[in-house]
Amino acid sequence: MLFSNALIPTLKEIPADAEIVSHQLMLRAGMIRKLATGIYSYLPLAQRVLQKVKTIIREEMNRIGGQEVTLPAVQPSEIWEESGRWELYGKELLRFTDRHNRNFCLGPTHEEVITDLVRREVKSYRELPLTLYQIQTKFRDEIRPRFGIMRAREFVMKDAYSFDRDEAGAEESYRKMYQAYTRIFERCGLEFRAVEADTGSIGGSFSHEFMVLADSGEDVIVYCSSCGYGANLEKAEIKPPDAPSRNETLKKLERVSTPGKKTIEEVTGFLGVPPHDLIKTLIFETDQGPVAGLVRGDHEINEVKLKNLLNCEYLALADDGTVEKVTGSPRGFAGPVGLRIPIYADNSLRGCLNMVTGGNEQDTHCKNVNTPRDYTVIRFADIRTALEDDPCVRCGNQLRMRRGIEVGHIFKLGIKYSKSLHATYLDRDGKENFIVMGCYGIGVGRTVAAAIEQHHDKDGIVFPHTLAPYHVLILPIEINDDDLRNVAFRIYNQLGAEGVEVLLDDRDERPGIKFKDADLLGIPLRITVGRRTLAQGKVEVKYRTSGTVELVDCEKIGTHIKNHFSNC
RNA sequence: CGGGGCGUAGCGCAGCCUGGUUAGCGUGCAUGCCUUGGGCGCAUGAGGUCGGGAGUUCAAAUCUCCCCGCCCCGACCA
Repeated sequence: MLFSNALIPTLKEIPADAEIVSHQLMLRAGMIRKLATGIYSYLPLAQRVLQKVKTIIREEMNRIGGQEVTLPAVQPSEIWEESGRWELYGKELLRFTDRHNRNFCLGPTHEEVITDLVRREVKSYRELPLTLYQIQTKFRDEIRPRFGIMRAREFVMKDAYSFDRDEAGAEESYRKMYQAYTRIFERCGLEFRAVEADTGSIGGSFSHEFMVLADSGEDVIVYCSSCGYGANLEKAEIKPPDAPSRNETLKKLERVSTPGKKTIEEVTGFLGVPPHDLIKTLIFETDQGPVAGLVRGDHEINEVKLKNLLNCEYLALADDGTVEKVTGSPRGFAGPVGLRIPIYADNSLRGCLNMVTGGNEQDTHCKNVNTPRDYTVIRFADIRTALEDDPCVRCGNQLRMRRGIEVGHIFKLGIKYSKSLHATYLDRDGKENFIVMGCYGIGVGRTVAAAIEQHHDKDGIVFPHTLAPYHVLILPIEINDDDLRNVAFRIYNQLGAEGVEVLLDDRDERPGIKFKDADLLGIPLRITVGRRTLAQGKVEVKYRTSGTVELVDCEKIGTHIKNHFSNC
């Protein structure tokens, strides 16, 4: 490709509304342009990079027996009503009607469609297992899209679905997919971790997220400093502390006046006690009625853990009215003593003595609160959010935290959708069984953005060679100099004939501009053709990753490049 | 949905508070000269519904109201 013919509109300045570096660089490198909030055009350079990722994905999906399909982006409401998600999904599902006033949506995901397809076409155990995948544009009407294509409303996703006869088969499919994902992200040159995750609204029994490590990541991942345990923050389990020795005496319960002191900070400051001697009492509304969650003052409650513990469908912090009704006091003074709703307490509170709690009365707290003397806990469990240095649930060593970008997520779904949509097969004995499913997603655009987050420097993008839009950029210093021009084109044609993807910067621009753009675009190899080196019959090869420069004989450049790539 | 901010040339911004020449600067773009190993220099030029509408006023980019779009924070969420 000749640069003069290519649409690569680079920008010198950083667009004002780009927050994170991958967004800035993709705009500056002329890869993407915004059409509306969360909706982007992919220009030729981005298209080529996306294509590289898609090719890697296809190869790895095919390797584990996946078959590619394309499912409709526009989906009728009927199948969503069948699965129950037409009601459940909320505003993120973009709905509209056709000319006949029938309801449709833009597909945010394709469980319904694929399950509908399979239930119609697959009838026998002989046809299972089956894995289907597609690479397709999805639409989720996110409340707050941001960071360019990192969290867009319209985005390209690879989604795969596995169909098995039984749990064991589904677990095998899951395992194969896990390995395929590992290979995919390794091939993309990414530093990542697979962590355990909550299954959320997709449902199912277990799940892993593939997280690219990056400080700009929106998610926090927790991993063990010594064993292989890793999970996302909402899932990360904490080893229960050993039973504490009760050598302290139980003091007498005491009510104290704490006018206007609601927060942990205010109360600790006022009473002169450390936060870990306080109990935070949080009132939640659930579909099982109101419940209280207790954590230590220096801990945060984890709603996902509490929700899973209660096994409820709905759980949210109670509003002021409910808090008042349940505790008899305004928000900020709730405590377990005298509460008439179920109380769940975090493991860290087991055996804690003489604690400070809210008094269930305005401007009042209790001191020297002890269980079971003063209140009853239904159950102690792990319901708080993990902190750095907490003990690992598996081995007890310290947990560490890092930020990550979720680029892939795999779920073992079980029969959630096959049940609601009635996808069954007949086994050997002619008996009807539900097909056991799994679903597996990769954000293709997000993978590219994550790669840039991880691979850039002050001058621009530093593409891993597997994702680079071109392998080589040829940069003649002066395009109007016939000697330079001829050598540049000779190398260009030679490499092109050998299957190397080459971009030749034939623009009549000053060298500085071309060098800056070359760095910005992040193409792994740059061949500079200048008068100075050409006088010795040489051209300069610069490696974008290391910045290393070497002079290579004009005649040997083809072999040189080929050798370089065979080592990659 | 709540809070905050922004909207002036392709991009980055000033002007607005305190209304009053032909709306300005940098960059980019076009043309010419010059220069040619890291966003060079000089000159000339094109490019604007000042987000939209209504109002106040002799007069509105500037003041008021409404609407739209965008960004940030929060809540929400695959």
